[in-house]
Amino acid sequence: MAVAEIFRALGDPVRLEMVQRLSSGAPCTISTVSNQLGITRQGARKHLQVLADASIVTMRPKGRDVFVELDRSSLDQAEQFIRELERRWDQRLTALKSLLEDNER
Amino acid sequence: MAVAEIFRALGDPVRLEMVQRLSSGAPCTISTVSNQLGITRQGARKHLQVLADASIVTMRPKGRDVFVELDRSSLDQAEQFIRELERRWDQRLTALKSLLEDNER
DNA sequence: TTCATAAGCAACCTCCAAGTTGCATTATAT
DNA sequence: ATATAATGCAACTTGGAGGTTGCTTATGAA
Repeated sequence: MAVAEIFRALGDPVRLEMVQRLSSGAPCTISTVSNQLGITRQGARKHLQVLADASIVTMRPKGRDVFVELDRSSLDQAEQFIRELERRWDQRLTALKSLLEDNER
Repeated sequence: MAVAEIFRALGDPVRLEMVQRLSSGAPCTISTVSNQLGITRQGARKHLQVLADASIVTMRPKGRDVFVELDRSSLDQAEQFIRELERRWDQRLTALKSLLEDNER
């Protein structure tokens, strides 16, 4: 289940903070990210790799730097997944409800 | 960040499977869940506790059994969070685009 | 009443993830 | 040309997560 990887990547406070900052701010380098969060560059790098593996983020090297940028597609995927869950759940509830109404007759 | 807990809970293949089954099927007991997934009851119980802590699932004891049921609210919360991320990101991109157009003049 | 079934509690094992430090490498600015 | 800044790679430590087994408790059915 690929979507589990996306949720897993988002399920860490540090990475979620990264994603939030990236959603508002401009694309920035790995060092910038690590400075903002107050953790080691290597630590930040690992987190960013997790996000990249889940396609939540893309990293393009440019000269000496590596620029990190948000990628909408997996966010979309996660959103769609949740909506589908909710759809099924609602469907079940309404089915249950109409069943009860039938029994009242 | 409470939403991180929700994502974390969803970020495990076993738990995601649980949630999917619960979204389609009827509320069922802990033993039923563990049987469906082929893991120990105690193993399943731990996973369900994680889901319950994230308010993705509610567990109500009834006599000898404990019935597990999906709870829409945190799913909603997660969905809203992602939408907000996407909104901000899109906003940034359009702002960037109009900036470029201005420079062309 | 007796037996089987659903669950709780606790201890335990194993492995991975988060984070660090240290060193090597490459590119930029002076 | 040289120093500095950004990164990569590797090894290491540690806490917690996923999963199990064993035993006890309580409820429902025969």
